[in-house]
Amino acid sequence: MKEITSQQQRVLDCIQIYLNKTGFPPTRADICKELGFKSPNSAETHLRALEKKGFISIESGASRGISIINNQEYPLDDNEYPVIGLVAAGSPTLAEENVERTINCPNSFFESDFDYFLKVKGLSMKDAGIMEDDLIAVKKTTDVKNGDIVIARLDDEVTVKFFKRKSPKIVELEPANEEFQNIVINLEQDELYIEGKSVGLLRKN
Amino acid sequence: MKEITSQQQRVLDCIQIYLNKTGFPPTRADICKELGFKSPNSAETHLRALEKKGFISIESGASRGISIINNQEYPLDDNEYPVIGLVAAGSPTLAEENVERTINCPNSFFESDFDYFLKVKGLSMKDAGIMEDDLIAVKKTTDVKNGDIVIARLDDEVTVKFFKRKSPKIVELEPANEEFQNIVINLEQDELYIEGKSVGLLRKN
DNA sequence: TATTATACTGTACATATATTCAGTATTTTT
DNA sequence: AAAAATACTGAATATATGTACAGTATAATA
Repeated sequence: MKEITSQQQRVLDCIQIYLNKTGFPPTRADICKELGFKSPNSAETHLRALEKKGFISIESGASRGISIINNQEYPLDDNEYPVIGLVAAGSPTLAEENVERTINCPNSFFESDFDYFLKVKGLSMKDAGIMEDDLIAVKKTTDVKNGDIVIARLDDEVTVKFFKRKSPKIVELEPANEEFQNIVINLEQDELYIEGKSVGLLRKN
Repeated sequence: MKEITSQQQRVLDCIQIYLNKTGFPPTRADICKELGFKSPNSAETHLRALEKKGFISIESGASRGISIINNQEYPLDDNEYPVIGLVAAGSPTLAEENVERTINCPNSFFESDFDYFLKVKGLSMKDAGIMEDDLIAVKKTTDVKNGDIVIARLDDEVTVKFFKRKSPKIVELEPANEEFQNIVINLEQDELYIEGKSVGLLRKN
């Protein structure tokens, strides 16, 4: 993070104050009005400087498309856990575009610590009491035991299943719904990536 | 605060998710894109309805001038919520002897506020994803609708079931497990006391 | 010393956006 | 049975807004 000038700080403060007051970011004209500039380009150049230095991001073309970048060591507050949608193709990473929202939750809420909430799609685990749109508290780990509910990635497909090791080379992913089939994986042929395991569940209704 | 319709809820959620993702509110067109509407006026009318009902405010003429109104009197505070065991005989009161322990949890953790956690015994609601030892977040109220999951007391027996009003005098308590029978209650003969309803669920594993 | 960054004014314009009007249809309320 | 609310499509438009271009001036940097 480069150094900020006093004028740029004023502009940054102005954005934050405007956000707190209205709930949405200011336009160039709003900033000019607040800080006494007479040309929208004054605000524009400051915004570009702030963007270049990493204090804000600007969505090109969008009106009021300014957002202040939370510049902390750890992007997610101790107690703010991201909720990630279970997308059929692609991994549930913590990339911004996958984070639907965050939930404030004590760190020690479940037996084990955890990393994020995964929003469940489908009913393949319904007999284990995991329903559509439930939020699974996921601990990122590859250390899983037989019977654990794991979040696994197979060919870019992410799935939640019981983990069963049949032999050193054979793993079965077992659903909890008789309408679904076991997935048998030969580790020598297929690639299996364990994202993590379930340490809890949250449902809002 | 008036009642919100399901579509209006979708629009409200859409605004919140967009805000979390981008840092600024959506345009009418953004909402249409997210929810599949084909006319910006679809978003407009929903926004006006949400404004009229007090869920959002709209700054006239301003682009993206939407802000979600924090309609909660009480601050976002943590609280120690008691965990109460579901004892076969006797009511789940907040009497000390029934409190197994407490759980620290933000007040606004579930959609609605709630009063205590109820620890579930048995599998009568398993097809609704409620398993043994799950913790149901219970809001104490007698205002329950058809389809709500209610905590009901019948002859000193406490049970968790779906609530179905069949007629002004007949209520059915419906399990979510084919091995269990519906409980039919004639309100003129039997006494039914509704302790509250489920507003969420918590599982630790 | 030349270059770059900072810090502005002022004008102009394409387009992003809110908003109105005209319809259609269904459901809910009065 | 009439009125109001809900839930949309589709087109049109005034204006709100981002952004580029043309300048001026000073301070910091290479």
